[in-house]
Amino acid sequence: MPAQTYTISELAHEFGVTTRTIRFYEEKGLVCPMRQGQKRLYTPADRVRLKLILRGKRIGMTLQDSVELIDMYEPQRNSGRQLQSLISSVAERRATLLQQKKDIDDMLAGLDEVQQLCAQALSKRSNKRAGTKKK
Amino acid sequence: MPAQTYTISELAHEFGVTTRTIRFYEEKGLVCPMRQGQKRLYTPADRVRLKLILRGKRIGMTLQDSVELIDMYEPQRNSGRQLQSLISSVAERRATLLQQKKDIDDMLAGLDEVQQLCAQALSKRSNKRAGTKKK
DNA sequence: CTCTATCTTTACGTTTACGTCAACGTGACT
DNA sequence: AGTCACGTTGACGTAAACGTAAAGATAGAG
Repeated sequence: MPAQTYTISELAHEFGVTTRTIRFYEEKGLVCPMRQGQKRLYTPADRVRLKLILRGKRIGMTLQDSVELIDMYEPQRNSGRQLQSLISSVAERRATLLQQKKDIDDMLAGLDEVQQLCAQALSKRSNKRAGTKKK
Repeated sequence: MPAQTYTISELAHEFGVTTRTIRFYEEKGLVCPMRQGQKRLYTPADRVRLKLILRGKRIGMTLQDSVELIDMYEPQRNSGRQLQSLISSVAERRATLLQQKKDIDDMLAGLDEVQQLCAQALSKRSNKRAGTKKK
């Protein structure tokens, strides 16, 4: 038995999701916690899986996508897998991640511009209030 | 009338979505193309809006989120808006974008590791085939 | 004028990712 | 024994983002 375990509500609270969400992930086979009686007990490994799934969600991956990505890290499960297909999967994922990263950078640049405009509008306003003359 | 216009299927093809998707966006008020008779005609501005919406989708934003983000760039529409609320919206968006960027970087790092392992596995294999002795 | 391609509206269906009860079990207090 | 707090299993509901099929308008080619 693992030294540390978590209850479902502990994890739910830590990750800011509902217990329903975590049970739903179990229905979908994304995690399979131990049982103590009928209660679920999560190991640190389960916790990490959850964390990775939620990380995937944050950038818009489906739960299925997250699982596939996580499974790439598991050496033992990879034994049954074609090395070549794994390699190409990695390449694909990397490509979409890079695209996403570019999208994000573009958006951040856009936000910078908006912020500039806001700052200008604010300074003009305060100039008005203070009766300062603009250049 | 704008110099250049696009039909719905032109845009659908360019962006790799169906015409249904574009009409759905119109139902939701995300775009409102002109009409020539009853057929839709899209201006370059409409095209940009679509492009930005799809960019948002790629990083997991909802359509509503995309619209709100796009509206930040529109100076005229901002006239009716509270400057302070716009500023805080910008700050929020930036925060989640940075989080997403970090998530992506973490995943990319993970993929790098996987790729390393793959490369090792491959080289060992080719050593076997060639009868090369390993160090 | 017919045919074909491309558009239109209307409407119901589908997938994903949960929310929201309801009804019940279980251990710990008091 | 009663009553919380927390857990459990169904089962139905829902919002978002389209898919898909039906039925008709319209314009150009032959």
